Amino acid sequence: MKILTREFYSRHSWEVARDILGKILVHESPDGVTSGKIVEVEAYDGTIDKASHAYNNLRTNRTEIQFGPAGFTYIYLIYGMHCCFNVVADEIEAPGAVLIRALEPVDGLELMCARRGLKNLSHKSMIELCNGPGKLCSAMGINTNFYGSDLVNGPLYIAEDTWGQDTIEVAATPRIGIDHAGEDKHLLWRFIIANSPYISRMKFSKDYLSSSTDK
DNA sequence: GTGAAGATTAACT
DNA sequence: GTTAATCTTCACA
Repeated sequence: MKILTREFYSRHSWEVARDILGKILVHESPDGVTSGKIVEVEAYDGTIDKASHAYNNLRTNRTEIQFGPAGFTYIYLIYGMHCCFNVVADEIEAPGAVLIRALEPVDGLELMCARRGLKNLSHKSMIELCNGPGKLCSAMGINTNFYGSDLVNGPLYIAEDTWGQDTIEVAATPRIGIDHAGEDKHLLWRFIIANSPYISRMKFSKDYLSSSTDK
């Protein structure tokens, strides 16, 4: 396992989003280690993207971290009850972020279940453990206290599995839950591993299938 | 200071 | 398919 470098994150958010598919998100917490393969992400670019919290370079207390160096976490509370976990992308002064929307659980399944308040680990519950941005934060033990933590040096990090190099089929689709973003809601900035059962929304047009890429 | 909306989820009908 | 839960953030006064 090789931890992703600052350079990996210091690119346009949609490049980081596309390339982060198939990587492993790891949290080494006092309660134990949990990890999962990233199977669904979305890119946000504050300079041009109406769906971004930092649209029009809007610099507030909340978005401040996006204007710093890449590879740090951007985390916020949504609907008063769920956390969303993002990775800061792009260069300093260029606000970009990648929302991690779903994981395929890899390690620490029992701990994930406990954090999610699930009793038994059926096949169904395994799929539903991390198939949504709020769910994966809960399962991984991520909360707003992790805002601004460094993914290059920390108990929370993303690594590349240097072992088996599977080929993954990537699809680029419109993003979820951003109808307020005007014409930018049509941008194909949601990237998924097309044949994964662990993504949050299974339905997507075959038109969105792009070429297979190496992990 | 006030108010409206939200990158969601689970539990309903 | 519809709706409640729940509270931070941001725009505006």
